[in-house]
Amino acid sequence: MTSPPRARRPAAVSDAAAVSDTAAVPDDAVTIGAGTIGAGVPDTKAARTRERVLDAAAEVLSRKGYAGTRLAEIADVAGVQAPAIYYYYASRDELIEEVIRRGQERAQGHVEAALAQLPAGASAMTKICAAVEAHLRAVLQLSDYATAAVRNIGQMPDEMRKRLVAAQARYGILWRSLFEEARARGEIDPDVDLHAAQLLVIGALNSAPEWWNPKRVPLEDVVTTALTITCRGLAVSWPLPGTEGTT
Amino acid sequence: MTSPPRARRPAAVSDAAAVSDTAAVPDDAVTIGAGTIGAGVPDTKAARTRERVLDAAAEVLSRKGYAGTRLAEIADVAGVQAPAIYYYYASRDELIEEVIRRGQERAQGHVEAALAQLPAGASAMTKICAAVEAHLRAVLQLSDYATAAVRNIGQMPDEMRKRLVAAQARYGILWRSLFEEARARGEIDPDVDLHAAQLLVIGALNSAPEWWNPKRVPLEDVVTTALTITCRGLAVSWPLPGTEGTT
DNA sequence: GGCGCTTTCTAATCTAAATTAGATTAAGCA
DNA sequence: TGCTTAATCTAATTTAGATTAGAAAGCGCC
Repeated sequence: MTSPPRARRPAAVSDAAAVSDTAAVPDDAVTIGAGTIGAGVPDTKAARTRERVLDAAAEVLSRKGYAGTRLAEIADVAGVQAPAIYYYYASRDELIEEVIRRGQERAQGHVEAALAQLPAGASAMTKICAAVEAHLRAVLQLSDYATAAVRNIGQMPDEMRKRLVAAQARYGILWRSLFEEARARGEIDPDVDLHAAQLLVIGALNSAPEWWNPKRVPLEDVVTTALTITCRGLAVSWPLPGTEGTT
Repeated sequence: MTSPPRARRPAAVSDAAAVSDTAAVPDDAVTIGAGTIGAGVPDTKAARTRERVLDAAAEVLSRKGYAGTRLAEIADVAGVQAPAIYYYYASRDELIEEVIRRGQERAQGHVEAALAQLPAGASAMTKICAAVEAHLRAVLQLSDYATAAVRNIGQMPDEMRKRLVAAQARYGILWRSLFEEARARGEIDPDVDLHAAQLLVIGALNSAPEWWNPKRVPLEDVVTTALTITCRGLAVSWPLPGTEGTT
């Protein structure tokens, strides 16, 4: 498919980053808002335009979904004509894939940074709480990239999804290890299935961008609520309800 | 554009049902699996084909998402040529909208039925548990309709979404009233924001179809896990046996 | 004060998919 | 058995949107 991708295309700054999975976005590159120029990216006009297109794509993608995303709309948001996009990206899919990949990297980087700040002896449940909070803040605050990632895996062409899911494996493993550590230390209720619990929790967090409205519930309240529910829900210290109503 | 929608189109059986919101799907119509012919639908060949097309649409929609859904694929799954769909539905969007509407109705009907079976004096938290279980079972077992509904609101054309969200209002109110009752009775932790909690819980449940794999975690384990986490996560503590209704 | 590179534009082209037209087959029924 | 309506098909038509071609505009540099 990838015949020499157009002589005129400039060395795409993040072709490398898009493939490498060792180079997580450095902490200082994780910021709130729109254009985050990663470390090492030359700040030329072209690089900025490229970034602007990427930001626009993230915005549209998070709003319209994979198949509903139009290049024309992206171009419009970026303040450019549609064909200009091809100067930076070989195809619509390449652009979209980079957005999602970056979203994943950012969320993961944010969570890892939060975990790294915990004191050495933190309990497993404390770590889970920190991860929950960081992930939630990532999808709610960290620009549209994380949202785009979260809302669109699952509706993309198989090939692309496969690659993206593979790229995300490390993040899944991170979460799993948190849960396994908690279970090993007896901090998680024996009735909960670890895998189901992990995905339910992440699912709850990922749903937040769909409904959260800062005017209705302040961010901090959402965070508190999520922390309260998930961490207490997982923990072992409360008795289960009787069999009432649960058949 | 909606000039008389084609003389030849037969009286679409559920044109009425698709609009009425009083006529919730009757309990006996809520079944597991594919084609559920609602009460009062004549069982003619045409009605069956129409239903088959609807089922196919639900299946494709739940898998590919709104914009990724192709009439050709629906037709293929239904064992029919694409244009035949227009004999039953005026447009792609009309078909899709009916799928989602039915999905909403089914989930809601399922939850309401579960609540109706609870003993009169059930605690508010017991009701929430019942609703959680019923909703989860609906999205995991109740054919593709509920899944299609859950996964696609949020990516459809604005007009359509508006209508569907409006149609769903009653369901939202049902949940809210459950949460409000629990709070009024002091059964919910004062730290949790009611609105955020409600949507986090529903978000967690709605995420299940994205990842659940019956081979990996049995359905019953998912249900148990969800119940454990959500109900204990919300509760301030569990009412002791026998204290229900003594508020 | 023109030259070549970079960046972006306008104006096609190409393609997939919804929708329509009209023909064709199946089914009840006089 | 022929006639009318129902149900479905095949073969256009249309449209939206990605992609390509190739021209122009900006810009550093001699």
